[in-house]
Amino acid sequence: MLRILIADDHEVARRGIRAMLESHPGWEVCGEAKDGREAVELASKEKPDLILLDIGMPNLNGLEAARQILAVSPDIAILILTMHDSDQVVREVLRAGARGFLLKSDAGRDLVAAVEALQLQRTFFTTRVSQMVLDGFLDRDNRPDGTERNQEDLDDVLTGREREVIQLPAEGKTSKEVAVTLNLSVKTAETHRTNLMRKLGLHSVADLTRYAVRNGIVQVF
Amino acid sequence: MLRILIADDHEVARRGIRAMLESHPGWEVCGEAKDGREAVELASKEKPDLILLDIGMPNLNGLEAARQILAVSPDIAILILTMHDSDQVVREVLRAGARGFLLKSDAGRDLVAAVEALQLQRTFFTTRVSQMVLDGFLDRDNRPDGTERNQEDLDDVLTGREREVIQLPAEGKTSKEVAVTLNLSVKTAETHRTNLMRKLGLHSVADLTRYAVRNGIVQVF
DNA sequence: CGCTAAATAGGGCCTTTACTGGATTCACCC
DNA sequence: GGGTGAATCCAGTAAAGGCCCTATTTAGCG
Repeated sequence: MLRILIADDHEVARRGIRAMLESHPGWEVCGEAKDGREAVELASKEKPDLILLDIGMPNLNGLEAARQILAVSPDIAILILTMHDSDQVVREVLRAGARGFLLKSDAGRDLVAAVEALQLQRTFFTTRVSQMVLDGFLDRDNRPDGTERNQEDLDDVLTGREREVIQLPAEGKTSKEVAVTLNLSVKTAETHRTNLMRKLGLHSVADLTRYAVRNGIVQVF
Repeated sequence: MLRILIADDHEVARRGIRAMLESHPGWEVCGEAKDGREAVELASKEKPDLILLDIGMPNLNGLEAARQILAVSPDIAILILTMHDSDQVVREVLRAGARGFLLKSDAGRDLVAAVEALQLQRTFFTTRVSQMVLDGFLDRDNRPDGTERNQEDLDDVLTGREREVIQLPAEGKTSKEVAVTLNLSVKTAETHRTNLMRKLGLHSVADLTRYAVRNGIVQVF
């Protein structure tokens, strides 16, 4: 019997998740938490095999909860379930030690598969998490010792110039204007733009703009 | 029997809502929509008594869906279910003609009460929606003289079709894709886009995207 | 009945994007 | 000292965007 703990601040979400999990034989929901602190408490009390953690919770967010839970019980499988999939978030999720990452928009399709994967000691990541970003992260971070990494949040994928360039198209600047701003040839500006878009899996100005807003690179207001 | 339609882009949310509603005698969930466009279609097909509408949905957001549904079927009770409760959003919800407004964080506690209220032809608003905001809104809009409203939330400048179109390029759709989505010729989609951009003083996809984000027309996350 | 707004559709023109290939220089590092 | 990553630049192409027009049909209103 796989014992599962659910942590989400929305009761409707907990109900939906519970319904999906309990229709699967061999799985049992052994508790529900409405914030991270409850999740940490319940985790040490119930010792579940797996915890489904929403990130955006009051009092203690899911990431910090995951870190605390794993510090005490490193064998508990943690599946992060969230609305947001910014690179920042993905990286922090992996760094916190979660074994799975699932977008709520994909949960209907993939929740069962994700839990199954973690049950088999595998990992599971929402398809929308670009494999390139993931590879880049894992290459750098899977050292067996705990070599210290100061925060390189979304900075380790993009080069300095790319981080400098990304903001400008998101502000409405054309590549020509970017070139003028940075004293570059138009072709160089275009190259940086193409490269950063490929790295981040973006395919249009709208994608790029939403990405920049999501990561606080440009202000909307 | 109260027949209810659920519209939310997350399957877990739909499941949770369905579970909570179906445990109530006399209520029946007659359909689920995963975006606003599906909700509009299902509403005219199923003619439910009540529709639960999430705001942040792709293709057609919940507010615009509410307007379209009420234009055809003014007797359907609409309960808006959303994450955020900014004054702006509340105002637009009321203007769209919804009879209820429920924060997702309160849904676990208040969903049943909200549906019951709407069933009795009453309104329901999340407690966190301050009465002041509500009063302010009603004061301003129920003024017999036409004292000007400082900000006309842009519903007044854009036509219905334009409000429908603006979301799609901001989600990364090309005009060709917009045309397919709305069953229009590419030229018509371009015309609507050109017109709304001129009206709003926007000059690029990035401008349009930031505008849409700022006004809650598209979600960043 | 005409007036107007809205939605539909198209022509044309030039710019910009997204993406494909390259290439050179430079600094840093093992 | 050779390798690597970063930054710079270029040629070219198919698609899309931005903007200028005109035009028809439909619906509502005074």
